[in-house]
Amino acid sequence: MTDVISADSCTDRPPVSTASEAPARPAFDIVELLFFAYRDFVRDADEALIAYGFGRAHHRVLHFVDRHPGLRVTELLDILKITKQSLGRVLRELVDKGFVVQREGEADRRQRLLFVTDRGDRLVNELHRLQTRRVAHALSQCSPAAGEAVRRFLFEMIDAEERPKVTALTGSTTGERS
Amino acid sequence: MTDVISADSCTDRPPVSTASEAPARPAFDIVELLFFAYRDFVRDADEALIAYGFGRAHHRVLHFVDRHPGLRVTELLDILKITKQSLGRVLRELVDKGFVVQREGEADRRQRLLFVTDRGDRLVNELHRLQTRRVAHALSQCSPAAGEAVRRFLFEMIDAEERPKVTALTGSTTGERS
DNA sequence: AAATTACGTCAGTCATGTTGACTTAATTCG
DNA sequence: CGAATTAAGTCAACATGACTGACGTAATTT
Repeated sequence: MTDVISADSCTDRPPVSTASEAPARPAFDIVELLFFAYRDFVRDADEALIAYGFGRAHHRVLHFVDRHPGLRVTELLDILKITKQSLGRVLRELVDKGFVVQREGEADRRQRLLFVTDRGDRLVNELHRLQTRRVAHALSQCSPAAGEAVRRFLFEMIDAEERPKVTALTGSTTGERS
Repeated sequence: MTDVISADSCTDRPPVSTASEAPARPAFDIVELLFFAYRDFVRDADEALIAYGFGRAHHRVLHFVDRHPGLRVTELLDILKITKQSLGRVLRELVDKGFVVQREGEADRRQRLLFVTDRGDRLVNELHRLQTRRVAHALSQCSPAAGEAVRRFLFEMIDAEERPKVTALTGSTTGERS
């Protein structure tokens, strides 16, 4: 609403990067900006989730199950980097309230493949709209090429050994089985 | 250690942005990348903090007090967006263990201005080194102009009404009093 | 047949956040 | 000057989301 003109608050920033290649100084304020950006970024969804009795953890599960239908529990644990017990609680709540369903794997009947229900899909879309709106605004204030730069930067911020997994996840929406 | 060549895992990413201006699709994977990037970004410091019996909350306090010596408690609360009670606990621990000191304000003796001790400075530098290393690596994989794009993007991700405050914080290291 | 895997669950703990109520001391305002 | 406000601290109770450790069960692999 109030983001029509935000030029004055971002043009008067000090020219921090004086040298062309030196990565010592620039990293300093990016660390801080990352904190502020993430702080506000997650708050959008957090507030919307209260109405459903859910928290951030539920959102993350919903998001990844929505984007990767048929996700296995083990895969989800590896994505979220949390313990089985932590996931167990939020997953049970999501299933109990009808936002996620579990189906037995066809090839391997031990697996409980995860899918969002219609209700789950509606919620995840609502949350997603909030977050993409913020990202879209931020991108709109940057150069057209900035989107790719940001994507590349964030990707390289990820642990080296995790990057191939992320590529596999974001690369294929269908979700391959091992 | 293993980040010498990570080219293959980041060049084979799909060209998501086909249109030049449409911000609908690109935002999608940035949301996800932001999660992964932040997940790994904070883990660096989190693991180092265990040895001191501290957590992420202590790190945030240390960071902002270090960068803005003489910070008032009220200002810190507004930066962190947490309650007085939450801050109280971590601040007391930091003071008890000798990482932060509080000095009475000269102009206003109700204020308890915050400063890091030498010990606090050493810890914050250690943590900072971990985080800037990651950021510097990520920047090194991007074009020289990407740093400014990333900074701009992150800044615009912050709530509009918070941006002036962030500008004031990152702009002046000295920390002005009201 | 034994070992491993996928998943679930019980029980206890910890870190970090929250509300609400209240105190103390210092400053500001009428 | 006296009242109201502000800065900071504190007690208590509670919620969330994470953790460890120990087990159980069914299905698959070896």
